[in-house]
Amino acid sequence: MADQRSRTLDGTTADRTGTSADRQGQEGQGNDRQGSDGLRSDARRNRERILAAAREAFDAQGIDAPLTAVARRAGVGPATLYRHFPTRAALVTEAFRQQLDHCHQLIEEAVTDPDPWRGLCTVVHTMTDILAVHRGCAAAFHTRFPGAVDFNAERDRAEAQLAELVSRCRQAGVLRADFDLSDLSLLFLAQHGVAAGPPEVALAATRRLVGYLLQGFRAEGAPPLPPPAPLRLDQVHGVAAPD
Amino acid sequence: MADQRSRTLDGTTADRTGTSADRQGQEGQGNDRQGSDGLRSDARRNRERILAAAREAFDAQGIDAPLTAVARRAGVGPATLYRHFPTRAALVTEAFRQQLDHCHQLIEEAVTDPDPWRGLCTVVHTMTDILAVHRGCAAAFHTRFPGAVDFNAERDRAEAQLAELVSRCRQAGVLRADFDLSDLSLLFLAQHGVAAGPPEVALAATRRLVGYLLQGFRAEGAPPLPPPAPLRLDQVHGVAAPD
DNA sequence: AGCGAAACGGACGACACCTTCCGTTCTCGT
DNA sequence: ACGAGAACGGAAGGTGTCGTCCGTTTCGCT
Repeated sequence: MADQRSRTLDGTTADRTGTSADRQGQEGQGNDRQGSDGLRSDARRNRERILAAAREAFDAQGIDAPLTAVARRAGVGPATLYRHFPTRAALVTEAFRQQLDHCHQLIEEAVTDPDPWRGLCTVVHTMTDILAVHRGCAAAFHTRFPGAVDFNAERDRAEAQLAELVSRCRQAGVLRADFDLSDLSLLFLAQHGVAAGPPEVALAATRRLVGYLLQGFRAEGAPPLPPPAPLRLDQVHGVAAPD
Repeated sequence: MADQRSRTLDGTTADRTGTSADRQGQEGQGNDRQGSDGLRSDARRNRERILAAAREAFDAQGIDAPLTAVARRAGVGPATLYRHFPTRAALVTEAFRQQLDHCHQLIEEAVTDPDPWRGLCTVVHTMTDILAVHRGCAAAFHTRFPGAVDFNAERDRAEAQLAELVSRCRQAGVLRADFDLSDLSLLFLAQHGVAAGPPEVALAATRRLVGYLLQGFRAEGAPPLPPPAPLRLDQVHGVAAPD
């Protein structure tokens, strides 16, 4: 990547509206005049306000909430919002990066759990609880943005780790033989369908549904019924892609 | 097997275009000169064209497809569409009345099945298949329109019949003891979440999910895990109600 | 054929949201 | 304190959908 100085604003994202990786890293070279992230104090304050407002608005009104409303809620003008986040995808991604990072961390931990089934259950329960309560986060989770390469990369990584976890579960014999990795995606999508109501309802519905499904995934009773052919993962991706 | 009663329904439903069919208050003059539905031939033709176009558009673009697009697809002007269907709800309701009637008929038959479990499975499988393929129909199914009294009444009736069926299943001991009627709604909502993709994918995902869930509903293995408290039905209704 | 009324559809105003322009305000290093 | 320029936000242009008005066309009865 070329030099990413916040030089030309029309170049927009040049001032790193994106990645989370560099916190106190290497950007001190050229100008450390302002904060460690190279933003002026008022800019940084507005950025946080916008993100908080976006979380509220997206959770309340869905991921399609008008950006004007987000800006108003944040107490900034529309232009400021667009300056920080040139696209809706950028805003959504950043707004829920914390929760999504949390999810990824969960997966990271679960994959090292000596009891793979416990690890899997923990991941699923925790993640679905989060998704149930934060509608916007759920939308971000289920939406695959064409441009956001790093975001998608994280997703793929998480998926690979889940695959590893599932594989270990199957080896341990706790998952039914015909379980497929895509069944996990199925679970998350199903949860999404069940979580359309107000948060409390969404949470209750989610927990009951997940209870049924995790039960169904177990080898234990592994009774007759074989569900039809599993989906391919790429079929289940990006089902709610914008545009 | 099913007699073809549903065929007669699409003809009988054309009595009223909607709740506010009174334009000029010129009723009561008893002019039944035109067809039995009181519509002129071109009006009836356009009405059918609009309904067909609506089904296509709603299935393809979702229930929020612009009405202008529906009108264009039908080859009529926007005014004609609004004249026949004053609100979006009226159009959606009429467009999918046939499929919804089919669903109701299915339930009607299943409730008399001597084997209640088979009846329940048939209903669930058939309905979810329909909902998977017809996105607009699914939206109509999951949306509770404030004004459409008759439509909601049918829904309630179907629900009561399903309750009866479930009750018989539980008495027969084929449903786990802690099964709740709302779990059926849960299933339909979950299916909705899984069916966002293209039809083939939606169908495959639906069938697999329903396989898992019906399996989970059975008393047979009825293994340890008790899902959390069930939802109240009214909580699960109208989750996607339009403004 | 002719007439009255029903039905049609192009066009229009209203509205919400998106996105950018540009003059103004504020920050930060000197 | 001061100046350069980064950042701000009001306002305006653009787009798409809604819902309706009104002159024109088509139907069906006599």
